[in-house]
Amino acid sequence: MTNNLVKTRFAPSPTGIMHIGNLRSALYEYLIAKAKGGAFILRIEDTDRERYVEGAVEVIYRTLKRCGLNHDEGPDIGGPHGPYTQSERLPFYRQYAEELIHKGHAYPCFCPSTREESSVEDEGPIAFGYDRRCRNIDPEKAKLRIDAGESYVIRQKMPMTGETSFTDDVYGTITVQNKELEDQILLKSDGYPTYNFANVVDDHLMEITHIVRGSEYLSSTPKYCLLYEAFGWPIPHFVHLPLIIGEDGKKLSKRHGSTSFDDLIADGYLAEAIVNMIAFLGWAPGDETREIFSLKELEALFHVEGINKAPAVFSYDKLNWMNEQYIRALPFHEWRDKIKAITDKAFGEQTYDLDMLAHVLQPRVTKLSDIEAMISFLTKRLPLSRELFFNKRAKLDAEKAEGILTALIPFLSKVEDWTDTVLLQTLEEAGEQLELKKGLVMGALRAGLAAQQVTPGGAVETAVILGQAESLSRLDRAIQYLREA
RNA sequence: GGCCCGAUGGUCAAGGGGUUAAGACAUCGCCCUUUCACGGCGAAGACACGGGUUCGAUUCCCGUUCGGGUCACCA
Repeated sequence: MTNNLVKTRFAPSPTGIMHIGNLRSALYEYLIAKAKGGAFILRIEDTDRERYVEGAVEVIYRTLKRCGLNHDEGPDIGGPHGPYTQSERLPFYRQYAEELIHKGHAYPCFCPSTREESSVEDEGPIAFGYDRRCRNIDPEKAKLRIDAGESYVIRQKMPMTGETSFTDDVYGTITVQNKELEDQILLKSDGYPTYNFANVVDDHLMEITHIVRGSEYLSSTPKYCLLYEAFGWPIPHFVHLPLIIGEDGKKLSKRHGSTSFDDLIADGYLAEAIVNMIAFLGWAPGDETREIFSLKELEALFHVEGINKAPAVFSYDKLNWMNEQYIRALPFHEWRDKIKAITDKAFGEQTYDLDMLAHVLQPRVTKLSDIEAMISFLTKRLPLSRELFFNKRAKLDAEKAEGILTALIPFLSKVEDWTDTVLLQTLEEAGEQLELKKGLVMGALRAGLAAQQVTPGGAVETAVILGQAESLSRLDRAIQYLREA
């Protein structure tokens, strides 16, 4: 902390999943740094060897990149404080843990990890957690046991009296009684540090000025402060973020639906929409009422004061709306490319008018994943279903619609040139000759189109897509089905 | 259960001692449209409760209730 540059870090553990909550932490960390022209660094916290997941680090890189959260230092690009992967920093942690022992703020502990139960007998000074049995162990004896190869951990020696308080940039000043704090483990018996310890050491060494993380860490922060004090290090800013919860008020989990970035992408959401969405979960710009912002705009807008304290419910409804906003605002060629990727797969050799399809789809799609179902009627030919011959607006019932369609077919089959003008003219003539109102003719047609797609959910709207919008000339495909139906 | 944190419509939220308490999503209605959408306009809907402080509390303080977090050799 040799200067006043803001420096934040995203410190995920490589689990293979980028949870929405993690992503939001990364976003806010990025934003807090960039809003002040600071640096954002990436550090991989892989100190749990049992949880190692192959390829998990790639998920992190890929997600950050896709969201535009580019880091200034990290395992992949290096930096002045590397290495940036904790499993490669083991000597640091041991060195600092031993320094703490020498300073009297930590001690080796030989108690087996399975012995927690015995502390329930409440003989010790505290009635919870570890009973501090090894707290005053003789250093000489300890050294002997360590040299003999006995398994041990290093624990932090918490003060027995007094209180510790710190000021969080979001939650304000928080105070806890020191007797509430457990003598937590700093270095595990396998030589790896615990999260709590590695975090403090690395954040200091990497000169992090603002520790931004979820509020689930709020209650362990006093232990961090004690660690900083024991080392004689300056205490950084703490910025705890409100949790993201599900619609039932419970922690967001699988049963709420998609909760990871990859899930959301697979669901058809745009990365930009996801970023915009989570930016507004627990934060608001203040007097500004607009809600659609690019990452660049957010960088200029973001401020810690706007962060809320209460947990925020993740709303898929709102995400849907945001996604629609982003889809509609997409430059046409970009949108068409997305459609092409999907139709190529769905249609294979079949010909279709890509521009038309993209054009008609753009104002109608909520999620990319909806598209396949929306256009599937183009390749599937399903039998007409009488239930679908119903149109409230045109006062049609199944009986009537079927009659009109049947009457219409001779007219349509004469059409050679499928252009807007010709088609509309044909329908108009047919309407006149059959003495039907225009609305009824179109209504029946629509019902007919709808009948091509009998899959549940959105059948009608999908069928109508090709039949409507500006390019009526492309009705041909659908109407050919009708002619034969 | 102990400790910590929180509470403005169903959801995200602005605001803050005196306001008709913004806006967005969702919902409903109307308009536009040959239909579905898009779009436009509008409606309904909130300061958890009880005590203080104050001329005046949704806003400040205390309590209650409710909600969340945390109590690992996980992060």
